[in-house]
Amino acid sequence: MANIKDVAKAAGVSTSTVSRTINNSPSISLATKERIFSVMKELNYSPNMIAKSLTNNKSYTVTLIVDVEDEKSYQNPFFYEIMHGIERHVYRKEYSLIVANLSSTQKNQSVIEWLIKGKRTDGVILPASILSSAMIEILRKYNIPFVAIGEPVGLKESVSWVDVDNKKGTENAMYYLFEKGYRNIGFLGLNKTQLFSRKRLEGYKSALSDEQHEIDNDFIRECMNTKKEGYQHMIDLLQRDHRPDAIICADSHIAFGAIKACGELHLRIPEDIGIISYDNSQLAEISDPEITTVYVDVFELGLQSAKQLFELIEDPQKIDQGLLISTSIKVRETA
Amino acid sequence: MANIKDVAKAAGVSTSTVSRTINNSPSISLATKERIFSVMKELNYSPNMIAKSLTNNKSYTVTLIVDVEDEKSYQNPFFYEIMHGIERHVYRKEYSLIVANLSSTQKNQSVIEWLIKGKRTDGVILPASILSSAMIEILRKYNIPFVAIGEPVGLKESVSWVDVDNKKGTENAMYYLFEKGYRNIGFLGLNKTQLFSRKRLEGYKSALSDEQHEIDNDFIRECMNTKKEGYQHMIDLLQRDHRPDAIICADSHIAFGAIKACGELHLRIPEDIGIISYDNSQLAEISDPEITTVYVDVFELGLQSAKQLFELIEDPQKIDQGLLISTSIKVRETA
DNA sequence: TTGTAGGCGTTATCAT
DNA sequence: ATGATAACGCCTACAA
Repeated sequence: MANIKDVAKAAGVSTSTVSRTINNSPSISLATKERIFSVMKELNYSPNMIAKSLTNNKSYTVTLIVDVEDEKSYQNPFFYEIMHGIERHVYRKEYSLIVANLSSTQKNQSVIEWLIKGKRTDGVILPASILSSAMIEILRKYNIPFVAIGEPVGLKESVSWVDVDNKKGTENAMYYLFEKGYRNIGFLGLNKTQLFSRKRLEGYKSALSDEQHEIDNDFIRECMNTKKEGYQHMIDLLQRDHRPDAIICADSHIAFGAIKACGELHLRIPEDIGIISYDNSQLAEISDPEITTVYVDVFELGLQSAKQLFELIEDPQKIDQGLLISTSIKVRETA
Repeated sequence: MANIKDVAKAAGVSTSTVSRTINNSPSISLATKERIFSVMKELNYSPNMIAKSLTNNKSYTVTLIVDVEDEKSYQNPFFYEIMHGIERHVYRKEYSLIVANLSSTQKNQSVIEWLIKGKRTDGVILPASILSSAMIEILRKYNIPFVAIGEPVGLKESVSWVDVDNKKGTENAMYYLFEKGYRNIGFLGLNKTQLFSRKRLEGYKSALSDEQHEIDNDFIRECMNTKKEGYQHMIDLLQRDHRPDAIICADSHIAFGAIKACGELHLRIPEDIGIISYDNSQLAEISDPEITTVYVDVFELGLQSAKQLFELIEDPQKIDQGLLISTSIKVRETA
């Protein structure tokens, strides 16, 4: 394959001139520039990124770390779309995207360290769940910019992150339900160990107090993201004297269980009971009735994380920031 | 960061000696070898892969091409796991994995060509659906080994590929149903334009003739992978005089529709009607009853594709081959 | 506006 | 068993 020397020779100029036209330096006459471009086309020349990397000390590569062991994590069903969003921005920047699993260890070090030390990556996007202080220390030590997907919690350091606005999302769901006439709304699926879940609960509570409703703690149920637990709690809730007329489910699996419970108790959806869950379109659309959800634009989430990363790469002085992606209500059949 | 020269200096040897110990050449005395290793540890040295790439003319990188526009493709729900399998093998080889979307074009060329010409990749894994002759021509022209996910169809060239053994999978599902006492089995979800679908039908037919059953063409239904169409065809099938007592669904969405139809006609599953679909565990497990499926080990699919790719990378003379991954029956509640 | 030359970090060849 | 040196393809002072 042709290299810069071949082009230079064929165009009758020096390699510097070719290099300059490639990187469109202003000080090249139009004539030579055009000649060089035509020669490049003729020889089917493309700059060798590896050589470029070596001189510029950049890899032109960005890494997305995934944590496959954590398959139950809330982000997982969205993962593919997040990656898609990241991918879009990364290739626009003419970088390429490396994907690596956290646990793909090489000789006792984390992949991240391996990639960094081998100069294979200029920046990292990684789930907040794995962003320990130790991890941050490594990243900082080698001066590698990074962005977390999800708001990190319990960290002394300030870092860049992107997350879904879970609080607002739930508030909006609540307002939507109020608007539709529902008055006694419950919250199913609290998981205190997860920030996003607590945020959703916050939104639930703040919407209630905004609307001057009292908070009935029995309407707030902690449960796992499973159909089974959703079903059990729903049955229990519906058999109370004072039963809810609408439910916000933290997850679509829970919503499936809730719908089943309603069916068994002969309650019509959405007439007797309204249900809104968080988005997993595949599940929401196959459900019968189809589930109305808080829609999360995960593609955008990925895209924004990549944008933030490049801002950091291009300006290392740039200060870290957090960004919340807003949600919308995707109306289907359950509310 | 320390480089090979620093190590050499600190160890009192030449860079060649250091290079040799890194690549464990046999002709290095144990003493120096040990000294060098300890110095490397001390200086926190790691070889710069970019420099290594430049000299060796290898990128130590492999690319997975995804076709995001083709979201409805049968492979898509599996994509994450395929990637996981690929990732595992790639990092074992101490390569890194680039992911790129087919349509991430750079200046009128495909990403693939862009990556190749920039010397960013040593091999490519890509869905058979995008493996056109033009694509192959490019890959061959630059001598880049590649492996298709899915058996390519209508290609003159012989290529390496890995696919699921759809025919055998369906045969096994049929034998399982026979064993359970089902006798009149239908096939829902044929899509003549897709090889995998035709293969599944082949398996259906071959199992029938093996067991000396006649093929009733009305038991074979062409339909889209949607709940709605699955429902309609199932209703229609069940209202015939001679109705099936079991159904193989080409997809879980179809199975959802079929289950709904059974419910409406008050047929019990699995007593009156048995159902087996192809695996999408998320859907299969959330269904009520849970769907018995043909389980496809997509992780293995990815792993094998990566293995094949590396065989090609390591031995360019290696001849192309096709590989079929076998399936198993995941018994749940519908059969 | 263009050319010359040295350097980026490694490996391979040829010596010793 | 080890060392010196050129080469990989590009970029960037510095010079002209």
